[in-house]
Amino acid sequence: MLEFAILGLLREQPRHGYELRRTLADLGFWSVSFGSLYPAIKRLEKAGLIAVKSQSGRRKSYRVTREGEEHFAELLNDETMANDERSFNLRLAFLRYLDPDTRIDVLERRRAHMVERLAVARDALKRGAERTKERMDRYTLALMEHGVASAEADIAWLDELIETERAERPQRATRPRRKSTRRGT
Amino acid sequence: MLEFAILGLLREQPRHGYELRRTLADLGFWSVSFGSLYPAIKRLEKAGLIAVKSQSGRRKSYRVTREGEEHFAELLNDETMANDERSFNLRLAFLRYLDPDTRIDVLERRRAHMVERLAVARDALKRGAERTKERMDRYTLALMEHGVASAEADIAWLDELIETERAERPQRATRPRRKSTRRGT
DNA sequence: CGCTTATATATCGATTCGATATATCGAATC
DNA sequence: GATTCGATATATCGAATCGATATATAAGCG
Repeated sequence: MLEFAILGLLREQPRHGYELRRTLADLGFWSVSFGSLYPAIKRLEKAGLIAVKSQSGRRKSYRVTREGEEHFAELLNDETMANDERSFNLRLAFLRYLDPDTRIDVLERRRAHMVERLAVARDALKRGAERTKERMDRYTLALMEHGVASAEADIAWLDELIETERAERPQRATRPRRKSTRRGT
Repeated sequence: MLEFAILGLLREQPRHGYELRRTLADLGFWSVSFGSLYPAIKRLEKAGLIAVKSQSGRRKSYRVTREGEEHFAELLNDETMANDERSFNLRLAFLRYLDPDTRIDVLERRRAHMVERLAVARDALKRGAERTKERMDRYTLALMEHGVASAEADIAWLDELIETERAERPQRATRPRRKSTRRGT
């Protein structure tokens, strides 16, 4: 997750550790802790995925190696990667690096995930509403209603993105039923 | 965080570990890993905040002790606790256990946090829009627009909750300008 | 020069995760 | 009633992450 973010940012341009952190925060992701950041940089360097490009004082700027670019490309469309919001947002921020033909796959997978979440949220809300006076208080109820609304908004947003994507790639828009996406492990 | 959730759920009724996990998932929180759950239970038991109420086989039901209830009450309005979405949602789910006079404080703090996030998101979007053709691609732009919209929706939702709360406690609704909230560290 | 603040890298202990191992129970099958 | 099997339940392990803290360097200022 963090390694993916580092690779993606370094792909744009060389940066040093502190700058990676600042950029992630500026882009609206999260303020990664130093206890995560520097060990992650070391891991990547040790694995040969990034390398020091220049150094002034203790300020080391890193760049992505060829192996790093390959690894990054694999992660970008890895179906087994985490499904949380942050992971998806990161992938979206780097989606331009993914093969245009498979960008829709990433969006569709996220959509499917959100549809499932919505179903769970709706179910909980329904069960809760039935026994409101019992143990489900109004705060929990409000929480669940908001969860449903948020999931719906997210799905609508994804639908827009997918539609835009299809409009630019008519060959898939006319025949979106490519269900046989399986391709071994 | 997890310990807070466990205390809150056990306050409602005794449960065993697996049931705690299931309940958290059903309520729409997260599927906590066993590697987090059972060590957390042990910590709480060791600290005397929870205790085994009954056992059938290896299935141990826990209850909250008096010390546990006190600790839970402290956590409920602890200003230094984490500010992420999950932490707030948990507190909201247990807000009924908090002194009605201070419930608004929790909601207001969350609102302030979201307002700040919105400002950051708006700023990033503005800076990004200025140089769209440069390095900000449409995916990143879409991400930021969505971030702004989500934050706005969250704030509107919180405003509703706060208004409802004030309507039920008119003594604070008439004089909401209690700015002197500082009280040492 | 000496003081403060911002920048930058690094490390520590605790918490959480994901994977995996192990135990128990009930229902189905023989 | 013994056995197998899947669901339930507890436990543990290594790795990733966090929050706090330590330390070094550079920049600004009297």
